[in-house]
Amino acid sequence: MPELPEVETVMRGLKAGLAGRRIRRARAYRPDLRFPLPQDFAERLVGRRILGLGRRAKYILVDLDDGWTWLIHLGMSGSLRFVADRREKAGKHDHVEIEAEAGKLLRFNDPRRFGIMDLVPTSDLARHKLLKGLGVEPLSRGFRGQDLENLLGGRKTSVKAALLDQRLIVGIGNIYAAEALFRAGIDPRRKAGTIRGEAAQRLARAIKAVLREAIAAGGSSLRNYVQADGELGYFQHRWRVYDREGQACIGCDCDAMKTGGVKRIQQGGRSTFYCPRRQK
DNA sequence: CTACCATCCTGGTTGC
DNA sequence: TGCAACCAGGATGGTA
Repeated sequence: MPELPEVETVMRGLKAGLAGRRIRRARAYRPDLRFPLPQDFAERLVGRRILGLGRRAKYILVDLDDGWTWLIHLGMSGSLRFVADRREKAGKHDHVEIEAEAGKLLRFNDPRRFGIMDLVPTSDLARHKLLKGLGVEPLSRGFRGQDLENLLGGRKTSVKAALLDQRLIVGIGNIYAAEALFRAGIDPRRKAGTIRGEAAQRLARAIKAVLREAIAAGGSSLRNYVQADGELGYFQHRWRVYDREGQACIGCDCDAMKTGGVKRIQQGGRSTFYCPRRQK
């Protein structure tokens, strides 16, 4: 569910409430999410001070004062929220909770249980099984048109599928892939390896722009995504093609309705939305 | 190595 | 209203 902007937003919310605070209490309501939780998971969190929080790809990294990092992935349906009223009971899909100093009670809710949590020695983070193969951060300076061209070079898969491949570029999911390709005017069905030169530059810039705008909007909220403080993101109101099948694309001057508006196709088992007039 | 597909799980929506 | 089918923001692991 959550893509880079949502994960970044949640991480910032957690940072505001947790950085520098000690974990007083921790509880796991079940032994596993997508994978088994580490042995003695909750016990190992209790008493730790949270030194800082960060993000790598779609993972939230919580650095603890014992040299370990708490790794969190929200999967498709995971959310982390501070509970305003401490009397509120944990629900069916609340799987993990921690209580930090200053009365901050945080719950991890994940109906589909595709989420992941692990404890990793901070010094070994880059070698962790789930992190070691990850590609470039799209908002970093190491990601420009030429870098993108190099990553896509020689690939015969569609550019849409390549954007979702976390081994190449991290953080982009189904929504922002569609939005970035639309802004760059690139047909999602094009072979990745054909995106070169000016097109690669347009696409790299579109990716950065859409991710930055989405972060500024607090991410996109649909279904159960909310920020750590319970607020909704509002970037879903700025989608230009995603989830707009048959409707006009936003902000492109093609007369979309003459051709039936935004098209929806299946790529790799997932929906892709695009404007056939603008995206070549 | 690349590419494609099924799979994990639950809940909301759609269509008969 | 009931019920079945289908769909969903992710990512892995297997197969070809």
